Amino acid sequence: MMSMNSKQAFSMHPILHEPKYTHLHTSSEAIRRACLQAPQIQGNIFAGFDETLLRGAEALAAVDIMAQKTHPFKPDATYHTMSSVSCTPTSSSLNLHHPSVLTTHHPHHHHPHQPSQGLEGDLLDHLNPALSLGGVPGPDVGSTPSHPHAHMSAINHMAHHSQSMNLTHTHSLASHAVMSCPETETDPRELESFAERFKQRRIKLGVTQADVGSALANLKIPGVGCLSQSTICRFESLTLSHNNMVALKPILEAWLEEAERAQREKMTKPEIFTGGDKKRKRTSIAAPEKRSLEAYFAVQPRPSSEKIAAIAEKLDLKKNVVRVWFCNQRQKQKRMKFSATY
DNA sequence: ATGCATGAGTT
DNA sequence: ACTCATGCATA
Repeated sequence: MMSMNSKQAFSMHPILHEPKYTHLHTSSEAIRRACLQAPQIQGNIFAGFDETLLRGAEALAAVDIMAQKTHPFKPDATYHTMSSVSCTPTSSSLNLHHPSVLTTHHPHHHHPHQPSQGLEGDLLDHLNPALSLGGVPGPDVGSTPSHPHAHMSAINHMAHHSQSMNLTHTHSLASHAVMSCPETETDPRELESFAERFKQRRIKLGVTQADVGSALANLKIPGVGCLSQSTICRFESLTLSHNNMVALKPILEAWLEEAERAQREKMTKPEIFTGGDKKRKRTSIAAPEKRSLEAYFAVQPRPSSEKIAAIAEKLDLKKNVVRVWFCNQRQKQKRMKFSATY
């Protein structure tokens, strides 16, 4: 009995069936993306200095090891609440932070572009910020058994209604700008407070993140199946993309209300009360290699296939591992927890 | 809680 | 070959 419950992988979105939400996600994100995808010119120049760069980055990465002794941190952790930077569509934004998790770091954003200029000279400037991303492990919260879930990938792809404005094009927002969509549902502050309330109420119900995830299937919301503990956790800690948060909120909200309703029912009638393959191996990139990767990333977040191959060879990692690492790294930058999006 | 991975949908 | 939403495995 391995697959008791097959996954129905419908890829339709219950909430909204927007054929596509092109690439106008969050305005600022679009910008960042634009910056990242920047000119290919760099690629060429870059190619010329390949050796130099790789060495430089590695050397710097090495240097960083020493620097690290001064202030230890995990290379990867969450970027904490920072932000509250520039503009929000309607108003300025403020950020709360989670008292429970993570330590406070400063908001240093790394800006991924312009790698090609004064290579060796500027290298340090780029590397430092990137390498100082840090975080703190967290205590162990999770618990409870695991259930057999299947994965269904669907639910969202929605959120065509992000704030549709641009940081750079601030002029146009003067008059209209907002219009339709329930902006309250996409307001980062609203999302943040909801996430916090959600967690508290969930705990009050005595339910774990994993429980919530699997319970979602019982909601019978068309197209919505269960979610993993990971996803619930990320929702609560805001480590999902803005769009993802927006898509999940109504679902979790629905679950919450249902769960609380069910509990109230129990209280009123206490009588009913009585009662309730093959493993994937996770490759682990060693610290030194990771430092090098971070150094490379600081210089060029989107290395070409060739570059990736070169890096992979130097670090003695599989090319695919390196490629995925870069993808994940980019994705992290975009998560909510405010990589300057708000 | 988070690192590395997969898969669908895009570009 | 990339982005995004998610998940398994694990620290």
